Amino acid sequence: MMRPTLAQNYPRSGFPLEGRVNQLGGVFINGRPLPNHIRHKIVEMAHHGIRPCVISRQLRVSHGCVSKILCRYQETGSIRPGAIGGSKPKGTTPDVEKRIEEYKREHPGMFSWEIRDKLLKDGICDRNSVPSVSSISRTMRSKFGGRGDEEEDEEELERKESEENDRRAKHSIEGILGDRCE
DNA sequence: AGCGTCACGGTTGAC
DNA sequence: GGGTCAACCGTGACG
Repeated sequence: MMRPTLAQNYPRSGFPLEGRVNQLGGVFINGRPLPNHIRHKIVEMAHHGIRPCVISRQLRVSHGCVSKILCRYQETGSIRPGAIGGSKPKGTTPDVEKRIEEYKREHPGMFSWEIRDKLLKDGICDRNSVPSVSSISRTMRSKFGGRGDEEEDEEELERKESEENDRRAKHSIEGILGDRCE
């Protein structure tokens, strides 16, 4: 009762995490996003015209955080935290990867260095951003290597993309809550 | 008093 | 399997 059920908010951790207490007396976990219900509450209260400073005090969340979440909600329509962790694809962005897939599909015999050349020629990348030959071949290995179902991969990618866009277009709390429990 | 912004210490996860 | 590193997190402080 002193602490919210943190394990419930962070089911992936598998064990109850220790929360820390901020100046307002609110519980937070350093480095981790605020629980979804708090984020939702912030947006909901703002919707009702409640001022950020009041939200901050009432929910015991720093005003910097309230400001950030509200700001992001206005921009993206989403209350969800950004993707934490992971690293950028080294050398190849998803966009470039897609191009590589296209090239490869059109010309299955194409070499990595040829693809690299074409990326430059087509203006997909400039000399600074173009991935290395080894990076391209790694991408191809991971995309085409061993499995012949790359079209399914792409299909799924596009499906996810359109789902995401759809979700953003709604800009409604209900839409967000709908997929909250993943 | 309220708000925007940023440095900080922290976590995460693809590479 | 473990290390690296760049993304994100919320707090707290400053203007």
